[in-house]
Amino acid sequence: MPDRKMRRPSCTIDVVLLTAVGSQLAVLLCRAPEGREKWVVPWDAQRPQESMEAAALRVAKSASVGEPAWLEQIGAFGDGKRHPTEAEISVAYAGLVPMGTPSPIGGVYAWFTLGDVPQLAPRQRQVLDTAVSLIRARMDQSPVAFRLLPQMFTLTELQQMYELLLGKRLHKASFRRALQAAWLVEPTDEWRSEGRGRPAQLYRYAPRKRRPAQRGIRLDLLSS
Amino acid sequence: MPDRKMRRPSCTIDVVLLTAVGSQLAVLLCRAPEGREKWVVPWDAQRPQESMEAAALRVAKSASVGEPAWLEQIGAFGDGKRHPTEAEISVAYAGLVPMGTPSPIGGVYAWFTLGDVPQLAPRQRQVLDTAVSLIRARMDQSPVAFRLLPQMFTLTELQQMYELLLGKRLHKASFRRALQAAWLVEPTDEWRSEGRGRPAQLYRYAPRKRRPAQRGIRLDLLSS
DNA sequence: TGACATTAGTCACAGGACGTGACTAATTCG
DNA sequence: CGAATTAGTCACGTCCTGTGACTAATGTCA
Repeated sequence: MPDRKMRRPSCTIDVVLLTAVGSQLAVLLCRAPEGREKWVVPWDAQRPQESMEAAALRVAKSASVGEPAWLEQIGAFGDGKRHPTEAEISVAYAGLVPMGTPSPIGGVYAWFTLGDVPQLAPRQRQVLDTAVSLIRARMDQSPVAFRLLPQMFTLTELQQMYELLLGKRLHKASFRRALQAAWLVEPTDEWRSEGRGRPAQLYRYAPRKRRPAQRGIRLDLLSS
Repeated sequence: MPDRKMRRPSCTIDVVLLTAVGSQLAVLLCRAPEGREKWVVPWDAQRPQESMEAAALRVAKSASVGEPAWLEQIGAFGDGKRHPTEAEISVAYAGLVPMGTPSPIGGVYAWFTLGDVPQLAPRQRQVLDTAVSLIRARMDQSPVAFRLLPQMFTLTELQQMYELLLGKRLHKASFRRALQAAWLVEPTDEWRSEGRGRPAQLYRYAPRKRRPAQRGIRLDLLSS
């Protein structure tokens, strides 16, 4: 998507699109036109009269995966690490796409699981790492897990998504108890049979108002 | 601090410095040179060869309150809301200063409690609001409260700082129990008598390693 | 000087939340 | 039909949290 005919941009918009592939997070990269096997985070220059958010949405859509289910700015990057076009600063966005969204055709874009990401420019590597950290941190404040799932899902799928994001296994009973207390999902009438075993009921994301309880002080969560 | 002789900057660095005044948060504003009673968030253009972080630190120091105890980027702003110099985008930073730090002399800078902030340019108002939200959100992940206190403090002062940031009252016993479990402070040999009543022991911030326990799923903290 | 107000600091109990293992239910496969 | 597999629930013990009441140490004032 980079348009080389424009004047050297003062500021580029980088968009890190994440999804879930199997039991891992994956990022959408774009094949760089020059290098034969070089990949970059999708980006473009901000256009006149265009807000940064609109530019990020445009970059995300141009990857032809539809609108991202979530999009948030993660900050401005500009120290040392060079951007491909040597723009002074990059404003980066993180976006989430439901799992199962097909990889765009044409071979220009491809999903890479986080363990298999090819070498990137230093600044783009930093942007990617920040995006992943942000998603993991947002989990407690925003229904991030649901943005990575299709509209209807089984509770086991939801639990696996949380395990993926948290990086640890959860106990089934604990997870469901907490889910019930949070009033985040409601059951549908549909069931899905996944080969062998009892069929699972499908749920949808349907948050309800709840008392602003928020008990607990939990200073022990402090990390540093 | 804005230097008008430079070329129109493509990107400005805005710094929101916060402290505690009484039982409220306060922000440091700078008197605008033109308007008689207009105030702005301290800012300056990024200089060549200077990282954004360095520029933010320079702006903070130039307010002559010493180094901030904490400084973090809160994002890039540029939609609609005009910056005073009409720069296309502003990269904003939030900083914390220990309470009791004197207001810089000269009348150029002044502390405003959050309820008394004068009218600001829309974008600067947005930056300020975002900074305050960020500080409140960071509380659970970073020892923000200690950055607002002097090096030595009583546990009642620490509790009041948490109450200020959380916006709600805490029970003394609960707060101290959680504090003990978190291994964040250690007592000193000094005591302080605050007029009437039993003297309070002084503590200092001294975090210790603790097991990465982090029990609990707590989906109920989701806000939306 | 002695009672009282004021602030610091601790204790213990009740109720709720969490980790855990074991249980029942419904389906496929042989 | 029985074994294997996955979904879903229950109950118990342990730990955490909210809460009120308690002791401790100082200043104030009659």
